[in-house]
Amino acid sequence: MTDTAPRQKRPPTIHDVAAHAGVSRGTVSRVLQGGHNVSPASHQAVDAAIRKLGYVVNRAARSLVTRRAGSVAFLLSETHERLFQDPNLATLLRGCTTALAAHDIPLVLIAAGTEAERRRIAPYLAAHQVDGVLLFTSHRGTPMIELLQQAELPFVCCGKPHDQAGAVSYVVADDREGARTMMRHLIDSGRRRIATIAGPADGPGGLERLHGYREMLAEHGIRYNKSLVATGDYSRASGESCMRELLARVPDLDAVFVASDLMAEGALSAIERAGLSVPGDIAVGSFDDSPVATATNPPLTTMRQPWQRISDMMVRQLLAQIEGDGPASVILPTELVVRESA
Amino acid sequence: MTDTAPRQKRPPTIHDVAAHAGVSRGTVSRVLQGGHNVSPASHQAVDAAIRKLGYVVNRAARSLVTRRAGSVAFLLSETHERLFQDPNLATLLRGCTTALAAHDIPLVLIAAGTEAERRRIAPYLAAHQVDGVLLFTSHRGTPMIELLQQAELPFVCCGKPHDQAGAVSYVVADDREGARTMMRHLIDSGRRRIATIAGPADGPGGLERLHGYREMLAEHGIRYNKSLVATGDYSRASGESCMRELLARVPDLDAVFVASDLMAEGALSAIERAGLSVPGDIAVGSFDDSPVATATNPPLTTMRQPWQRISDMMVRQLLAQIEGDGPASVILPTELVVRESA
DNA sequence: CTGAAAGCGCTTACAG
DNA sequence: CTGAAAGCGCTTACAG
Repeated sequence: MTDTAPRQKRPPTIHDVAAHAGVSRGTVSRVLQGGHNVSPASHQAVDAAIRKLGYVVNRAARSLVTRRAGSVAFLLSETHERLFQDPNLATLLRGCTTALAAHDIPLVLIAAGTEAERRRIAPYLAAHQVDGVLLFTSHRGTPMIELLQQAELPFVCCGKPHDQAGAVSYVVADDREGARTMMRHLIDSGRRRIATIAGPADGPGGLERLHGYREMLAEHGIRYNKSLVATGDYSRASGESCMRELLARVPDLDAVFVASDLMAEGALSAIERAGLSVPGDIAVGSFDDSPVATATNPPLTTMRQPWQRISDMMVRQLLAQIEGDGPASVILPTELVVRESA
Repeated sequence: MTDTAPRQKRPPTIHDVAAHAGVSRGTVSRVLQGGHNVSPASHQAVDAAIRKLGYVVNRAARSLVTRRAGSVAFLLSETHERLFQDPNLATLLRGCTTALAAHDIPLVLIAAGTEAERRRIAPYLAAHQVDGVLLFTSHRGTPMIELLQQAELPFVCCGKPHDQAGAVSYVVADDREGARTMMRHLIDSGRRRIATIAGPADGPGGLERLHGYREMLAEHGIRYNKSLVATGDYSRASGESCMRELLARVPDLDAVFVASDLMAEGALSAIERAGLSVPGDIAVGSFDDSPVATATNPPLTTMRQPWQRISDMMVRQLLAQIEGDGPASVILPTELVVRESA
């Protein structure tokens, strides 16, 4: 067992490539930067040398001179429970990793769920150890935002942050329009006593989806009834208890618009337990089109969130800001996916 | 809008700290490395200067000379579906991030779910852009392992990899002993026609938990009955269908050992749908003690996986290997958590 | 289009 | 215990 074993065969450097290609190191570097101001012949020679030697740029060396970390952070400003429950977060994480990989930019995961963690990462961020930050917003997101602004670090939120001073970049699905679309679908199929299980008001999409619900009711001359509204926390369990509550309050409701698939799964259970059928007695429309949507019985009619596009846009916006662009907000449409529950 | 805005106020360097403290840069560096061979007076002066200036080490510069990336990768060698479904993966990811943060080591997330992705990251890994890798193993893990071995990059697996040539570091929960404990609990409470819903044979813990099930049956003189065994894929839906199948085959079974909480949640639905009660008619014991375990009705009696310890040990093993240690395997005990389902 | 050279911010023998 | 100095592997004006 050789301890502290030194790596013998040092990886090739730009110097080796230059020697192999018969050019200067400057020229190799220029090829690495995109090949501007390089003759085709030199370009080819360098490319060949790179391939031959299996050269990979040393990021630390590059980073030192460019003053760019060359990486981007994904801030987990969520508690563990939330992290576990939210299938969308996993999807987003995956999507961002992939989108960044296309630009050859590593994604650094940073935990910022507790106050202690936030204190710890503040200097890291302030020192620009990453070039930018992807932020999964929530009610807990706000303290992070201030920190990032002070650090003058580019960032983009997933979801619109609340009570935010100044212009902040974010990417969201069109929650209100999505809610309206689902409500239209429910109303068009003849439902009139439509309940809703909303998400927390300070959470992503919570208020907007509720607004969409109320707007559509109003536009169809259906009176808004407070008893038909319950608020969950996006968990399956909360969906189930909310549904039970709604059923107790308004036994003859004929539809429910649920703000997430996970809660809808819970609602389905409560409805079944009450001896009612879906969609026969009650139509269930939900939001997300996460993998659970097809695992339930019956499969869920739901609004598809464009997660792929959301990740892509978040990454694109962030990279643009790193290049000097100002903040921007992007709103992406959702899509009605009709299955069997409504 | 200043584009490509240069950061004006450059962050302080070791040079500034040295000037402030009235010592040489070498001495500052020594303090940064732990303060060996530094007089208490110098040490204090440097500490004060660091605090005063808000100095944070430039990792790129350090990395360039130490020839260490200073970061560690978490390889997501999973498909998206799997990633979404597995609450344990999120827990593990969180745990590893936190454990590494204590050592001031950033965790880089790398997607290696597809063949294309694996091809892409191979040079990155071979060039040692990270110092080591945390690997969430599965049947798909094997190609990654070979790649890592060729790159001579330290790595540790979560779960014991299958068909692996050579010594490989891994950390696992004691799946077999955990299964035995749960089975003992079921048998001690008088159950005799005990079914099981196993995980995939090539997945983490799949076979081991099934072995534990069979062993315990044998040790209590209960005959093994193939009809009492079903194999799911760790998803809620598969748990439900497996349970339905088992009930159809052996209507009078009086207990079921399910290899994950998520599948147990599905099993619970199937049992309820069959008009049977838990634990009255059928006792349900599961595995994980993930957040779902307390969200079901009734709450699950389950084997707690020591995720916190698993993450900690994975990180510890990896850091030791980076320092030159040889590979090692760690097996951690699970713990029976009795709730209401058994 | 190209090369020579300076410099990014650290660490680490080497002398003392 | 400490300082001066070399060097890690790149990029980027600067001349030509």
